[in-house]
Order: sequence, then C-alpha cells, then structure tokens
Amino acid sequence: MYDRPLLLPDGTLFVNQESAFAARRASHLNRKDKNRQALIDATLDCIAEIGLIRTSVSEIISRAGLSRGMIHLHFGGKDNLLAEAARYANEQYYNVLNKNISAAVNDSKHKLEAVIKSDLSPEVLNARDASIWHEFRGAARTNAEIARFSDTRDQRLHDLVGAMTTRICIEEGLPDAEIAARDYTTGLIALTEGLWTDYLLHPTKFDRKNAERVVFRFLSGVWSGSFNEFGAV
Amino acid sequence: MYDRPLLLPDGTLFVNQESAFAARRASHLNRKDKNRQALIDATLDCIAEIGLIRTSVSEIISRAGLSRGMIHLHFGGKDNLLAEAARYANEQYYNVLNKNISAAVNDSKHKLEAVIKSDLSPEVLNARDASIWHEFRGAARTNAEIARFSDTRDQRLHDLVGAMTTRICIEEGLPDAEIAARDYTTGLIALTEGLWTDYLLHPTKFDRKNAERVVFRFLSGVWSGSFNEFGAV
Amino acid sequence: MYDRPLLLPDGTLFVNQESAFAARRASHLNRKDKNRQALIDATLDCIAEIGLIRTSVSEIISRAGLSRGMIHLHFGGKDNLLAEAARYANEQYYNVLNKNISAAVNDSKHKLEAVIKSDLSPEVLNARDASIWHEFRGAARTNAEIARFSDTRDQRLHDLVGAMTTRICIEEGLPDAEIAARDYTTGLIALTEGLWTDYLLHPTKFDRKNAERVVFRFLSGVWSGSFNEFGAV
Amino acid sequence: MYDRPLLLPDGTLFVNQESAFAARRASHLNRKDKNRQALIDATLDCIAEIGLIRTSVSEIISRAGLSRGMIHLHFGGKDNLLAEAARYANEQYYNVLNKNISAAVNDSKHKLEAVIKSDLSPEVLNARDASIWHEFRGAARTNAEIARFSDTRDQRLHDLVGAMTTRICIEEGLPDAEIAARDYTTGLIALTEGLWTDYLLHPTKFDRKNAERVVFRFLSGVWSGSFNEFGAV
DNA sequence: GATGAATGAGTTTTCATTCAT
DNA sequence: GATGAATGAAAACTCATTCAT
Repeated sequence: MYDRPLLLPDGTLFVNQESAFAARRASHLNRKDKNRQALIDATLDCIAEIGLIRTSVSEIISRAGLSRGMIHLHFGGKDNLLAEAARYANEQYYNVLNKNISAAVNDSKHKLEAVIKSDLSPEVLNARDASIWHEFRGAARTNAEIARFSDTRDQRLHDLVGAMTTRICIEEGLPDAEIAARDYTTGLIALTEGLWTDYLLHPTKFDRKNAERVVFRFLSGVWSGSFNEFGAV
Repeated sequence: MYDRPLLLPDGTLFVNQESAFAARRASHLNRKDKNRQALIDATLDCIAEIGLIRTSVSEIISRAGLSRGMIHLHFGGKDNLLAEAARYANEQYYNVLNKNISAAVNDSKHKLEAVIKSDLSPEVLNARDASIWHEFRGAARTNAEIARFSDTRDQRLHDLVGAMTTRICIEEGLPDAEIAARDYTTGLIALTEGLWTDYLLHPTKFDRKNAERVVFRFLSGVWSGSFNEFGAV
Repeated sequence: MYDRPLLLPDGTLFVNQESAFAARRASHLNRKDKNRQALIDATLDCIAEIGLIRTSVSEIISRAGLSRGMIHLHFGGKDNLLAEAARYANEQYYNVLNKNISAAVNDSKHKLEAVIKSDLSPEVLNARDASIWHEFRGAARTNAEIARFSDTRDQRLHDLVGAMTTRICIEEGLPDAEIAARDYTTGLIALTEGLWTDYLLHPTKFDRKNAERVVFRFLSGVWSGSFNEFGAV
Repeated sequence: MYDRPLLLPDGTLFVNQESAFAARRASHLNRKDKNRQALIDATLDCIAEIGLIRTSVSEIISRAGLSRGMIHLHFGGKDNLLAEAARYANEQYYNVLNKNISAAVNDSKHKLEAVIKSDLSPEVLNARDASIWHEFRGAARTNAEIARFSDTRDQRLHDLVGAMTTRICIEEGLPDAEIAARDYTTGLIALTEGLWTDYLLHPTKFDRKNAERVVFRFLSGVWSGSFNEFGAV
C-alpha cells in the first residue's frame, strides 16, 4: 500500500519512497516543534495576561490558533504543558543572566553588579516576564513540578551569587567571611524577590533606578570598599 | 414604642425591652458569628494546606462541618468569602505587629527591630500564615478585591516603617536622610517579603535566627550607630 | 402556669385571664390577617414586576417586610401562597366586573357592553393586573392549583356572557340563536384575552379606545340592531 | 494556497481539495448538526410536556440522550438554547403558514381564510406546538430574547394579515377602509390568540370546526360579501 | 404566633480530557 | 500528526423548606 507516489501538501511529488518519508518527517518535525513552541508561548502569554487560575486549555489553544487535542498530543496534558512552560521561562531567565554576567568586567564585584542590574533590567523585569514569574511562584508551593523551576534559592542562582559574595567578603577582609557571605547571598536574593513583587504590585510607582540604588545602598553599607550607592567601584 | 415592659411566655418579665430582645437573640447571634468565623477559618486552613486554586466550596464546608448554603448566606458567594478571609488574615497580621511594636522600648531603632523580629517570629512567619500570605500574594495581581488586603507597599506598613527609618536616618546624621530613609523602607519591606518566600519554598533549610541576622547585617552596615548584626544597640 | 397577670405588647395589663386571652386572640388575629394579606399583596407585586419565575420566597418577604417563616406559617408553603394569590386576584377581577355590570342599564346589550368596557378599563387592564393575569395564564397549564383560578372559560365569566349573548341573539331574531350565542361567547372571551396579551406585549402602542372599537365593530357586524362601533345602541 | 491535489493516508487522491475536506468533515458536521437539532427538539418537547419552569438542563439532556456539556458546546448556555428553540419554533410556524397561504386560491379573502385555517389546523394548533407557544408567551414579558420570537403583533404576521384585510375592506367598499382594516387585523390576531389559549386550557372541550366558525361568523358579519360562517365565498 | 439562621437537593456552568475521523 | 465534537466529573450557586429560639 506504500507503493504509490507521495504528494506532500506543499506540492512536492516523491516517486522514491525513502526520500519521500525523510522529507515528510522533516517537515512534520519542523511543524511539530513550531506547534510545541507555539503552545508554550501562548501558555506564557496567557499566564501573564489573565493569570494561572484562568489559564484554561481553551484560552491557550485560542491564542495559539491550534487545535484542542494538540496539548495532549505534545505534552500529555495541561499540567505537563504548564511545567514545560515554567522550565522554558526559567531557561530564558538564565540565558539573559548569563549573557549579562559574561559582558561584565571580570571581577566579583562587577559580576555581582551585573547580576543585580540584570535582575532589575527591562529585559528581565518587564510586565510579561515578571507576571509569569509571580504566577509560577504562587503555584510552586502546591505544585511540585512547577516548584522545580521556580525556586528562589534555586541552586544555580544561589551558587552563582554565593561564589561572588564569598570572594568579595574575603577581598574586603571581613571576619567570618564565609558566614557573612552566606547571609549576604540570602539577603540579596530575597531583596531582589521583594523588589520584583513591588514592581508587580505597583507598576506605576516602581522606579528601576531607585530599585538599583536600594540594593547598592545596602551593599555599600557592608562592603564600602567595593560598592557605592550606584554600583561597583 | 418599645419602651414598655415585656412578658415572655416563660414568665420572665422584662421592664427594659432592649435587654429582653438582646437576651433572646444573643445565642442566635453568637452561633451566627461563630459559623461565620468558622467559615473564614476553614477557608484559611484550606488555602494554607491545599492552595487557593484547590480551595473549593466543597472543601471549605467539609472542613468547617457546615452546610453548602451557608457560604452564600453569610458572604453572598465564594469570592466574597475569600476577600473576607484576606481581610481577616491581614487584620490578624497587624494585630500581632502592633502588639509587638507596643511592647518594644520606645525609640525608633527598637521599634524597627520589633517590626523585623515580629515579621520573622513564629507568631507571624509560621507554615500556615506564611502560606496564606503567599497564596493571596499570588492572587492579588488578578483579583482586585484580594489585592486590597495583600499589598507589599500597603500604606500602613510602609508608613509605619517609613516613619521609623526617617527618624533613624536623622539620628544617624545621614546626608539626604529623607531619600535614604525611603530607600531603606523599600528595601526592608522587600527584604522581608523575600525572606518569607524563602521560608515557604525551603521550610527545612530556613533558620529564623539566620534570617534576622541577614536583615540586621544590612542595617548595621548602613546605620552602624543604631544596629549590630543582632538587632538594635 | 397561666395564673399570672398578662401584659400585652401594647401595654394593656390583664389580671383576669378570660378577657386577657380574648383580647390577645383578637389582636393576634388582626395582625395575623394583616400579615397574611401583606404576603399576598407582596406576592402579586412581585409577579407583576419580575415575573413568576423570579418570584422567590426571599423576594416576597423582602417586599412584605416580614419574616421568612411566615409564608409556611400562614400558607404552608410557597405553592399554596401562589394559589391563594391567584384566587385573590381572580376575586378582585370579579368584584370590579360585578360592580361595573351592576352600574349598567338593565338590558342585555348594555350589560354586555359593560363587561367589555370593564375588561378594557384601566381598573382591570392596567400594567400590574394584566401582568399578574398573564403570568398566571402561563403557569396554569402546568400548575393545577393555579389553573383553577385562571381560566378563560371560567364558568362564571362564560355563563355570565353566555346569558347575555343568548338573549341578544334572540332579541336580534337570529336563526339558530343558541348556537350563534355560544360562538359569540367563545369569540368574545377569546377576543378579550387576545387584546390583553396585545396590551402587555405592546404597552406603548396599545390604545384602549381602539381596542373597544375593535370589539364593537365585530359585534355591530353580527348584531347590527344592538351595537355600533362605539358600543350598545 | 489549498489549490493543489491532496493525497489522503488511505491512498485517495483529491485534485480538488474542497471536495476532500468536505468529504472528511461531512459526517462530523452532520453529527454536530444532528446533535444541535436534537437539543432543540428535546428542549421543545420538555417545554411542551412539563413547562418552561421545570425545563432544566438535566431534563433536556436526559431526553436528548446527550451529554451535559453539549448544551454549552453548541449554544453557550441554557438561555441561548431556549432562545434558539423559540426562534426555531417561530420559524416552523411561519413555514407551515406560508405553505398554507401558497396553496390557497390567489385572492385576499381566500388567502386570509388560509391564514385562519392554518392557525386552527392540527399542523399548527396541536398539543405540543400550542403548549410551546403558550410557554414562550408566558416568558416573553420578562425575557427579552424570547420576546423577540414570541410576539402577537409580530411584524410579519401583522403585515401579512394587514395587507389582506386592507384589500378586502376596499373590495367590500367599506367607508374608512384603512382604519377598519387595522381594527380587523388587530381583532383577528387577538381572536386567534384567544382561541389558542382556549384550546390549551380546555383541550377536551375545544372543537376545531367550532373555532373556525367563531372566526368566520365575525368576518361574515363585517364582510358579508366575502365570507360566510364557513369561510371565504 | 414569629423569626431568621441553617439546610441540602437541585440548578447551571466550566473545563481537562478523550477519541472517532 | 492533527482536529474539534463530545464527555462528565466537579465547580459555584439558588432557594423552598425546616426548626430552635
């Protein structure tokens, strides 16, 4: 029954089956991946705009312009799609963060400055992404799958910041550098979290520069040799 | 027109009618209020244990041991009950906070220390209450009624902390005391918010004394005359 | 236990029990009847304003300013109250009709004219009463109790009109006077019903004088000796 | 872009894509439409048998043998289904009426006779359809959507009958033909309405031939040249 | 007799998931 | 792989009736 020529939707006609299947598979895979990503994007849009509670399958497919069954086809269900969207959003966050760290002058205080400025930059702290982060935060406590990708002390960020603060504390010659560094790490991450929440709940009052100054004021207080209220010195 | 004596069927004679009616209705009203409060408590339990998304009318009444219709009788619907629960939780938070502030030595740095220690005390930062706060935070962005009672920069807290930081900055003789005070207010509230999130996402790793030290380290950095890493001096 | 003086809410003090009970009973009965009627009136208001479907116990007691339990106390349930309201509305209709018939010149054609004019008068065909009639009509098919009091060919009206048309047919010297009379009776009652419906569905377009003329035109067609298009001659 | 041949998995090759898709979707759509109509039919059955008040979603789906969700899938809610059922019932009424008018001899009096006989024929005035009409009438006053499709002076019927009566009045040489025609139109429609109500409230006593004679008697009274008591002459 | 808080059966509606095509 | 009609469990809500006071 496969012994007939194959005509693809794009008009290509294959007489030889081997190449026909390969081409068809490729086109399918492309379309498959596109659809998969479209669902993730639509899900994130949805979460940002109307919140996780109202993010229904109907909303998602309506935004993606795809069919109802596709969510189960690609992800096996809505919950898995949400988890996948959380994973993807988290990945995007780290991509930006790593890019910004790489661009910084190569010493701990400038690297740390880059982390803070990245977290408060429009690339990271914008209405859509902050909303998504906020929604996933809300769900993380009661949804194990989402919790994995939405975790303040997420090992990556914590280790990253921890390494920087440790070196800075040592360079500053602080007694008990290690304990101090752990405290500053916890504090810095908590502070950023709190400022994100502030941004979301008061988008009009929030001022990016003020927020940076708030952080750097605290840092200049404890590391007066490395920071002033505008950043690393 | 009710200013005449009243004889009840059981023979009791009330000269003052107010007291007669009051007596008759007291138990009714007591039970009514008790049921109303039981619904709020059950709702908060529910939110703490299984999260806002899964907090259904069925769950609430099952925990409260009351009937389905009572939610609509007392609150007019689930949404109003949730809003009322948010209001109540917020009120409880301020009751504790005010009690702790009142108990503190009467100067700004000790009052501020009381605010911080209150926010990190088991009375406020416990599994149930922090979960509830966290859930309402998550809903606040897309639910106006809840937003009212679940607001970082909530005027009360912000004004309270703002007044303290301002006086401390002045006492410390900081240049630009007012701007500095505003920054420290924003920072302190954000920091606490972040530490609460930390507590929730990592309940086993979290250490209350560490968390206090994190905050006081930052404060001792900027107000070395008023704070050391253990609190006000 | 009844051997004590009795103090009524209105301040009267009875030492002798016999008279005390009598007085109390009288006052109770008065209030009882008033409450009973208030419930019927409120029910009819409700039906007129928001329709039978939306006429709930809550709506009725809210309009009557009485307590929830009273409906069951006085009528044994909502359905009985509705039936009683239907009975009362029907009774009121006949009171007006009889009054108008009595006031008419004492011959069949003027009596019939009075029936028609009564049915189209503001006393009978007004927004409230026509709405009530209409709503009960709708319910009559599936509610036996209401059907009893809301019946076109209600024996009373049918007999009343039938007697008049018979005499007029005889006076007019029509062949088959009896059959003709029966047809005109049916037709007249149906016509009035239809005009009431017209009034309700098109309250602004409806014109009382036009409606009368419509009826009298038909009557003057069949009984040219007794009617012209304005009424009996 | 769909203008290319399509090869289905089963080997069928469609040159014209329209027909391919059409074939594939035909059975789907057929079933969809069938279910949609089944819901409307079940709704009308329900209304006829137990009345609008007792017509619940559960009753409808139980009669249709379909699932609960389908009502919202096809109509978006019970209210829309009811409105759609009202629209459909109204359409069916006009289909029969138009068919009967078309079959009549082509002059105004015979056309009008056809309207009257249609309205009193078993095709229109049967237990089911009359019940449905009656129920919708009852709901029309307090339900705007239903009112649209359940209106005595419904422009279509009124215009239709109005045109006929006008021509008959002119042919009969009546003075003030236009006003007379308007009155007879109103009267005829009201009369039919009233007879339908009569049929419903007294299904056993009602006699179709009597009802026709009632109407034609009135018409022969006013248009003796065009009607006798059995119809047009 | 009067009250109104309480009940819970029954209503409409939502929505993740399934599955024939 | 893709579609979208269909499903039905579970959700929120309504409301006549009950009954302790």
